[in-house]
Amino acid sequence: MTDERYSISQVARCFGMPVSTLRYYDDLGLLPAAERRGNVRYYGHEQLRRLALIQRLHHRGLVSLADTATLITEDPPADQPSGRQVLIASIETIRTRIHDLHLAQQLLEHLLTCPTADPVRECTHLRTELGEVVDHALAALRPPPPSRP
Amino acid sequence: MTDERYSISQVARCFGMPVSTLRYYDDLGLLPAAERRGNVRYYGHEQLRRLALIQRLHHRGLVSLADTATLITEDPPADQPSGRQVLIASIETIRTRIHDLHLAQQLLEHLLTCPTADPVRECTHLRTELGEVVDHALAALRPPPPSRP
DNA sequence: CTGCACGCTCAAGTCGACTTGAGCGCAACA
DNA sequence: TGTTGCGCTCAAGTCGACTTGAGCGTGCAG
Repeated sequence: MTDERYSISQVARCFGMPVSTLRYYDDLGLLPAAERRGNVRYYGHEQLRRLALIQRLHHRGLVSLADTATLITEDPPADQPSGRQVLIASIETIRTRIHDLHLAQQLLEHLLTCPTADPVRECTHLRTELGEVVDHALAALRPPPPSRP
Repeated sequence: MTDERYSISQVARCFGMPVSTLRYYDDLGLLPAAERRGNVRYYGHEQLRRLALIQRLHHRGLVSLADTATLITEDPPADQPSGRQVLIASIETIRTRIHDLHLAQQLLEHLLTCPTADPVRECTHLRTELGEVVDHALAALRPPPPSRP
């Protein structure tokens, strides 16, 4: 069951992406169409599940297309753990990215609610916080002369 | 105090970014150098704080450079609330982005620990979850003929 | 006085992820 | 018998965010 096939425009429509992207993914070998009847692509359930997987990983550049490809095509030639490495690296990237996003979010929310007229230039809270970042960065500039006894 | 000035290469070094990027930001008017002594840029504390702000917002494409510019140069011509709009939009983007990242993270962590040899194709958990996404997407394809009583 | 390090400008190149356009085939419908 | 709609390929274009390269100026150490 569910051995139905869908045309490229149907898939595009219900996954909310342009036809050109699907063809592009096919060119990359990222999402080959299930079969072709006389040069025309048809997609089956297996392909659609992979497409959902791709979307979830790649959506808005979370994971690059190249890495997504490595992660999901995982045909480990039984010699390199490349898939696993990319996997671990991706998880790490995503973690730090979430962290960065939280910082940015806090900053923006502060800007939104800060009573100061121009929070970017006037707000003391922001000035102090960024000042610390700057001082920390500048510290790298003058490595204190190692005071040897 | 702290009225020191730093050359472009010093700033680049301690903020961990190439000189070219600083010049690029200057070209955009995003981070104008404090002053120029005979065509040479010098950066002061105010500029460095702004740079820290830019980094935090823009780091790895969190917020586009254009939006970052709108957010921080906030010279509201006292007629449009464009800054505030971008602010609210950015916060919203970041929220959904964090959400997407959490989904992707869960998926990757599942791939990492799933006992199935090839989790992408064999794991029933994943198959079911993605199957639901697919079914939901496909539902948009055949809008049930509205049964009017 | 000659290098060298560092600075500058302006134009062009790069990279990832697509999109657009030209030109074509094929099936169905008026 | 068009012509309309959908599909195809292949090459080229686009966009954001930089980077690279050519060519030049300036200050100072040897």
